[in-house]
Amino acid sequence: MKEISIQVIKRLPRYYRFLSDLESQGIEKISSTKLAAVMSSTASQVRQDLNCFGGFGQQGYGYTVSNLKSEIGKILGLQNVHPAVLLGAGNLGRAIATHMNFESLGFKLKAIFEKDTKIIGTYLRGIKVLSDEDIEAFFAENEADTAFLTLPKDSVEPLIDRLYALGVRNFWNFSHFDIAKKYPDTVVENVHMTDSLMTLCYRINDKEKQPDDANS
Amino acid sequence: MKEISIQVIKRLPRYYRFLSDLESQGIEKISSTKLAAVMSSTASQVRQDLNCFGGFGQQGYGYTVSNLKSEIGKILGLQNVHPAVLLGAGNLGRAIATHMNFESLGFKLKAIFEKDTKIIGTYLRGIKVLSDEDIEAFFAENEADTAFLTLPKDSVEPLIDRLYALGVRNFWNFSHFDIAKKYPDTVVENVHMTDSLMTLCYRINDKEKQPDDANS
DNA sequence: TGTATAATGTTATAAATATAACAAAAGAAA
DNA sequence: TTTCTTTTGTTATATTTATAACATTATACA
Repeated sequence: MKEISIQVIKRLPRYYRFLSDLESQGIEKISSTKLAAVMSSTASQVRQDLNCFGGFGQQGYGYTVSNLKSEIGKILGLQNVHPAVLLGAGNLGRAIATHMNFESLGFKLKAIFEKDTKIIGTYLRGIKVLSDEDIEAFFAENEADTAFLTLPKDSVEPLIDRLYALGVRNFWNFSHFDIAKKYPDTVVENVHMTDSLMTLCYRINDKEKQPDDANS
Repeated sequence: MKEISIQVIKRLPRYYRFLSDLESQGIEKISSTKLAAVMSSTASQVRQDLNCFGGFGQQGYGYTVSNLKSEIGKILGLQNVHPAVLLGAGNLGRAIATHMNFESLGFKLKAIFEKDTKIIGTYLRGIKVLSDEDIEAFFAENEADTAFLTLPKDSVEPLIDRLYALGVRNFWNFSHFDIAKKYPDTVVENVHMTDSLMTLCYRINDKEKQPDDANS
């Protein structure tokens, strides 16, 4: 069994989203060519990506939207219910807690921890925000394999140490602390907004430098 | 002048962050080998990346941290002041508005627009939240080339149309609407949190499937 | 029932990216 | 001053990734 490249994996959520759109539009079948068009990709790449996991289409017909969506969902493991805790109930933490539909993304939010006493005790999505100090008490009676970290870099390392000691190995990390370097046996997905904004800045300048590349 | 690949560009913010850390630790010089270690990269890649833009090091010595940081800052264009508007002052918009240090990232937040009348009129970082309806009035007296979109997908398309009509060409987009497909002459940097979380889900499952790859 | 068409699955090629190798240059020490 | 060490800048190679080509298979229609 050949290793699936990270580039393919990162495209799977986009396939899944587009297929969800198509499904809600009532479209029943789709060809690799049309799927490539919505993905801004090529038919070849679509077929190669999908065939990493199996032959989901039918020659001469194409792919059944609902079936392909469901298969990609299975590949991503969205039917899972990874119990997770959220560290940080500031604006970002609250945005994550209220907006993300964890149940359809393979996770279940079990607890929220926060340092700020003004926020502790409030409710988010029916979950009471607990104090940072209660983490160990929570894990004594509950399980969680995943943590979502929406905290500034400086305060995050001791918390990661504690979570790691409690068995948490999966991290959705919005901080700049390099978890994977300290704990190589973890799975870490980073969301670095400042990096993203710097990249935007570069690309704006780059475009302005080459104002007219229609004829390149 | 050869085209710089997007992979190189996406590494620049990380170099910049690590160099900032080194600088604040009082470290004055760094070799490509050591920089590669903190980047979890290779010395070859570090040198090739940097040499896309010029020879910033000295043979036999290495790179001067402050100089290299400053050069990468210039490459990224962080000294710019792109005037920007924020669309959406929900939890995510507030998180962005309060946490991001736009001034050191090449942007200047000029205005915030929101639909929810309960939020309109409140202040974020000293900026009064205005109504969506006031966008055109604002642009009549102010300029902005960039928009940060922290809104759900369904409400975003008409707003993008209006912003595009007003001359906005750069988008930091947290929604799932595909701006670049509709307006190919824009620069769009997407932050797709649900995609990121799905990727995490896949990688957790993948790791659990292959529990022991220490001997691979 | 047979043939034409459409579109996949798969193999082969091209392009892009990362790694390795090495020569050149600067600084340190003898 | 000369040599040795360090480490860059750059060229060459290997690997990975994306694209293109093609043979196969299912469906639709005559």
